[in-house]
Amino acid sequence: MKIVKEKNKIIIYNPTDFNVKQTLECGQIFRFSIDGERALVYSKDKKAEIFTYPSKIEVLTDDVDYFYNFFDFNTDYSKIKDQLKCDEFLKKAVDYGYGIRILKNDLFEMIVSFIISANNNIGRIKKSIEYLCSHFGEKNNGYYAFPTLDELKCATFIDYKNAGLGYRAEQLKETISTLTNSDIENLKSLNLDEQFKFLINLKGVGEKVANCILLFGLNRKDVFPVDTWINKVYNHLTNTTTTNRKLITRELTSRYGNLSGYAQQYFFYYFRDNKLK
DNA sequence: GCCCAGGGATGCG
DNA sequence: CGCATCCATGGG
Repeated sequence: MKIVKEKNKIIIYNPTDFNVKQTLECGQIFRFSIDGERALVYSKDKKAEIFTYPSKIEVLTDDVDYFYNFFDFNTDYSKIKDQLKCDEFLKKAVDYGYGIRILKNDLFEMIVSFIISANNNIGRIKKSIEYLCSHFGEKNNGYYAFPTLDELKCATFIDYKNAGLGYRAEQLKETISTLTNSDIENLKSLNLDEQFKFLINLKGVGEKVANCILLFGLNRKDVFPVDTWINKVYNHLTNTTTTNRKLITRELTSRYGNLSGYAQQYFFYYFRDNKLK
């Protein structure tokens, strides 16, 4: 795999460690669309258009530096996959999702998105987020940016209900009202323990959502978010029927260490895509 | 009608 | 701490 950066384009030749569909559909991002070989991806106030060809992928965007970092093109995923494939549980999952990359998405966007994600399904999460963007985000060049914190502070409880948030409306309203821009900026320089404690004190953020925010918004790969699918994965692999997510989180984080975040994504995509139990 | 979805808050022991 | 129960809502 070779990556070339041009003025308004990133070209990935022989993309052995990047697949657009896998990367977008593994549950880490909610603002995207795929239409055949063409995909649109949105992050914060930015947009990229991606074309997949037989032996190359092209990422077209006005902000090449942002999306080069966004897709984590500085990281060599072949080394990570080699390490993970030594684990007997993971081999199939890594081969199946060979082109997954963990996105470096916007922290505030991840906080809001994963509060909405709790006990929800991806289709409805996408609709709710689109509603917030189209009603509170800035419009540029025919698409809506993700709303800023200050823009969302204008949203009312009724607005969140209209966005389809259900009982998460009150939680998100409370979190938005207490958050400040400096909170969000300061979070980035804290250690893992401090980051976790701050996040879990936000309304609507429990252990799983906090770990998703850490993984996708703060680039922490040493956390293992356990949702309903990872719960199934754990019971499948260990031949158990537990629902104790704290225990599952402890055991999987301890097993995969600094590679926990990667392992989690390969497991999630493989099991969910194949509807395994 | 039931079950599920990238769970969290609350209360109880 | 661990555990049970309740919580909106749309789709299968």
